Amino acid sequence: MENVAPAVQGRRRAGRPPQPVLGSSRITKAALRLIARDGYKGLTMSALARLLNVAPSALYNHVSSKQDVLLLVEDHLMAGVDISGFAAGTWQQGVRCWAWSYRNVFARHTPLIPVIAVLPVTNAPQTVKMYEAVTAGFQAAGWAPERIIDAIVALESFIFGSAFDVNAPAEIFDAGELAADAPLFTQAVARRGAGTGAAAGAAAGAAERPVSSSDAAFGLGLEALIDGLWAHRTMAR
Amino acid sequence: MENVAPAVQGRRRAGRPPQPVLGSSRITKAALRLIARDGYKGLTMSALARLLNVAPSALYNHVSSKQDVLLLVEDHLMAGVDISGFAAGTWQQGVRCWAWSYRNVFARHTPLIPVIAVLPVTNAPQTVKMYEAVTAGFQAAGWAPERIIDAIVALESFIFGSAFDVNAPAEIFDAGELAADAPLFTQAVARRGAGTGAAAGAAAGAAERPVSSSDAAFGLGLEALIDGLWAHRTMAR
DNA sequence: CCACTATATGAATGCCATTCATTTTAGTTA
DNA sequence: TAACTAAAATGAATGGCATTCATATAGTGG
Repeated sequence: MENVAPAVQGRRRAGRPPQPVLGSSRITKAALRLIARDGYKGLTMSALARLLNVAPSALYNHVSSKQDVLLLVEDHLMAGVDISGFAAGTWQQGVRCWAWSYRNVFARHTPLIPVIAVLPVTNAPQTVKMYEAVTAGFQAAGWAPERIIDAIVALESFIFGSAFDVNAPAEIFDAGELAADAPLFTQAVARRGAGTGAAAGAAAGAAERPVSSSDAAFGLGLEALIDGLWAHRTMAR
Repeated sequence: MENVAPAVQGRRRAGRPPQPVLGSSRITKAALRLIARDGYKGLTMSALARLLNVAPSALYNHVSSKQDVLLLVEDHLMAGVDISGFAAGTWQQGVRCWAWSYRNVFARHTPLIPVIAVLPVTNAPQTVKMYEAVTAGFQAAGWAPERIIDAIVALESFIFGSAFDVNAPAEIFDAGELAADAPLFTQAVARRGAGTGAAAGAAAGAAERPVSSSDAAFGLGLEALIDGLWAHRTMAR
């Protein structure tokens, strides 16, 4: 028979290959490369298969749906969230460090947020690891155990919402023809960030001048949340 | 010729109809009915056309894309956000009332959030009207004009993130087999909300016992944000 | 009255996730 | 070692999706 040896870069024969071609790790990395190159609209099962030099249907031996792929990506990204501040400094510094890095990571991956926010953390080891470190930081700071999760959820909600805001265009608050009906709002938009000085923390928790509107809003809200939550850390509900 | 009069409920002939069949308002209402019945996965251009007794392509004479339909829906919903608290009470009461209703409205419409958070408010009159009322409330309370928008964006980010949380299943923090690796986190999840009493505001701003975990987290975060932001209302950045 | 524009139909297009029958190979067990 | 089972690939469907285009008809402004 012909076709005894496969062509160098040619099509694979059908059937289980001698060496494994796919696997969760390879799928995750390919998905990340695809997202980096083409964004989330470019992340299709066909494109993923093409990049892995595989038929689309082969992916379904390793993931049960595209949602599964998103889960893999999400958990991989969680490892990039900085939890080191909880061990190193005060609770406030730990939260600042964690929240800025968390937002910055997912600002480039907002399509994952509707998935993360609603899917159980089961089988997401990096995610669980992150929550464990954050919980430890809260406990060490003397938080009442029954309020820790609520506080984390509140911070996370703010972080997720803020990640969307990073991708908003500069003119998002341009009322256009409706400006005449909203004079106060239009004026406030025009004067946004006119002041100087620095109260908002930057990426590593240092006090720097925010470089963008979304940074300013995030810094303001985060400092407000840190102060406000701290005041409630032991009060009864 | 036959077919002089159209059948009672039969197919319309091709060509412009004597009376207008579609229009932004009718499309918006049909979309809302569809969402209420089948959720956002049921909101397809085909289903919309079917409900309106029209061919799918006819919709494109009134909207330029499905995103346009989502915009129409979004702006319609904004009218349901309660801004009356800003005129009636203190700034704190106004924000509470607004934030709870805003979250409650969009908790049932989370697929809109990625759209809202990123699309300009131009041609969204209800949305602009809402922002105008909120801005007025901030100004009346003595906020520095250059910080108002940042504060609103911070609150809105928290609201959007919290809207997702409403739809999270109860077992979202169940670590499953990973529980052994995250003892502190697992314990905190188990003890979540074990306390009693009430500090969190409920829907209308009254101090009631939160009925769900997401209500508790939202109440805690909102009160923290209100306190923390108020402290920063005039400080220089 | 005539050209133009608005608005409908219906048929196509191309992309997408997913499924299924089939094939080949890797382990596991007798 | 032979036989059986499970894993993992191919390639050809399937059905749904948003969107486009050619065509037909009706109101409107010159």
